[in-house]
Amino acid sequence: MANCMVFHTQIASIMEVLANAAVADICKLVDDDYAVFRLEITQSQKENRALRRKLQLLELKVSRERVLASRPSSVKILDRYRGMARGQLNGGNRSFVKPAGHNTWRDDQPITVDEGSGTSTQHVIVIESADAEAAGLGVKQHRSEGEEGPRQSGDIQTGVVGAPYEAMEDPTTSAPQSRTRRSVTEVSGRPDSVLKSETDTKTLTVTHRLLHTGSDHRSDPERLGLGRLACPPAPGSEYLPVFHQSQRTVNSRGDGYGDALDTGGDEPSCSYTTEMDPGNMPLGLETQTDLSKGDWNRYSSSLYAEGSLDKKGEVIVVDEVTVKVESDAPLTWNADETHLGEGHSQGSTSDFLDYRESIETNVNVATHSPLHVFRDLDSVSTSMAPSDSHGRVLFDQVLNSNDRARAQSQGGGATSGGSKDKWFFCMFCNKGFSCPQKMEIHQRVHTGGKPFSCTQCHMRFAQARDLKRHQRVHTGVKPYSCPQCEKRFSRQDHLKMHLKVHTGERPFACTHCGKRFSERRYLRIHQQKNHSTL
DNA sequence: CTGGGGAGGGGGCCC
DNA sequence: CGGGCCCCCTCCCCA
Repeated sequence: MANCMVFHTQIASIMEVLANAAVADICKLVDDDYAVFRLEITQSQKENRALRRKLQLLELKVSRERVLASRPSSVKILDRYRGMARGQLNGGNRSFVKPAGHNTWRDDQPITVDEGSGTSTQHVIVIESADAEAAGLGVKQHRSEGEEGPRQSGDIQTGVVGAPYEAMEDPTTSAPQSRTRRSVTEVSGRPDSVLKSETDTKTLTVTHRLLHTGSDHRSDPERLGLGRLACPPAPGSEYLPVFHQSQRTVNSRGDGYGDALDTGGDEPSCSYTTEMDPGNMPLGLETQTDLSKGDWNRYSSSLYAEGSLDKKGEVIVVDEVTVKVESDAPLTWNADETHLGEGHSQGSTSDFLDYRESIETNVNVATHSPLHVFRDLDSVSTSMAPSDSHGRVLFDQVLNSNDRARAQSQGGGATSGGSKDKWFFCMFCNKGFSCPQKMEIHQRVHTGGKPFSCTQCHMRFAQARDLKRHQRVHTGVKPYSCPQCEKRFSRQDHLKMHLKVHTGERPFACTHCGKRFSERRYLRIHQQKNHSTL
């Protein structure tokens, strides 16, 4: 009996030792993996910080250069512009309001976007509920321009088909967010939030909008890890902080295998307990939202104020801007082309475009806004969505192109030539333009902004002319006819190409085999296929 | 059937 | 706003 007891005791002790060993092994494995993970995170953070610093330095340099070039009228213009922007918001026909709760915004920041960027959903609700009421006049006024009848709920119920956002919406959006987000939809009444016919889908739409504005990722936690695929983050915001913050919810024991809960998000150490507290997850995400907001503000500040006069110089343009903006009705095309939004929710689309145009007209202000940038990206991604990492690409463009463009600029190649002393520079590539509208249009190349939408399909275009040209696809208008044959073409350049069929002109010769082609594209294809090694 | 070339058509973008 | 160019995709023809 005694032997039996001793045997059992020994077995128990052995079991304990084995268990401890197993636990230790597991801990070691987890720790190793975690160390790798942390290392990667740290590296990414360092890279991000470095990129941010680089961006700020570049912007600082650029702004200084510009301020030196255009300092005399700068402050005045800024003030004038600011006043104008306020007028648009408060008394004008804009339905876009500055978030009241966005207390990080400053008066000297001309951005007046309520896209919810950098705010949590709750913030958006409060903001839009309050400010939309205050700006209700503007909403009604604008609606009366092109539409009749109540728009918000009406448009929601009409369920406009084919809105570019529909295809992108995530049907898995959680229900608990519905109520609040619905309120956002109904209050804000923007087109990108009023595209669906059902209540639940309304929330999805708003969720989509929020996702694309980089403000709220909670509805789709999967995006947190792969957010770049569908939701370009704010410039300067990362998903890494999400991970860190989420780690707070993990029962950690620290490097010393202690039992203390790791509350310092920067030091998520050995996590023996791999289970994540779902209830805490939103905390991490919420925090991420805040971080995102912080990054947004940081980025924004780097472009605008940050308490630096030189930074303000970045916003400052020249008198031409103000004159242009004030004299040219920025909504002309929109007012005239309200029908462009017929395929969508008209009133809201109109508002949306209206707003877009209004701020885009205010060059060097809204066009410099990361909010603006990513809202434009939003619209693009919903319609054609060509780039899953567009945000990153864009951000990289910001970082890289400035060097390149500055080199051009310093070499005299940054502008299109000419001797004008007032130029408007693209914030992405530093290319100079003689008038703000041109720069504005050009910047859509970088931002992906496509404010012109087709009523027949859902193509969107950066330029009104492109839309006009595209609409011939639907109308079948072919005004250009070949004098040699009966072929007709919708475009002159196509006719020109076609004429080579008759003339036999083959100006493009392969340098390798001498074969000649009528168009460069054939030569290129030929060379790729037959001389690809060259 | 396959691959190369020709042609049409559309979007992007600059001038 | 139009002209123009580039690029791409697609279809067709033919060797």
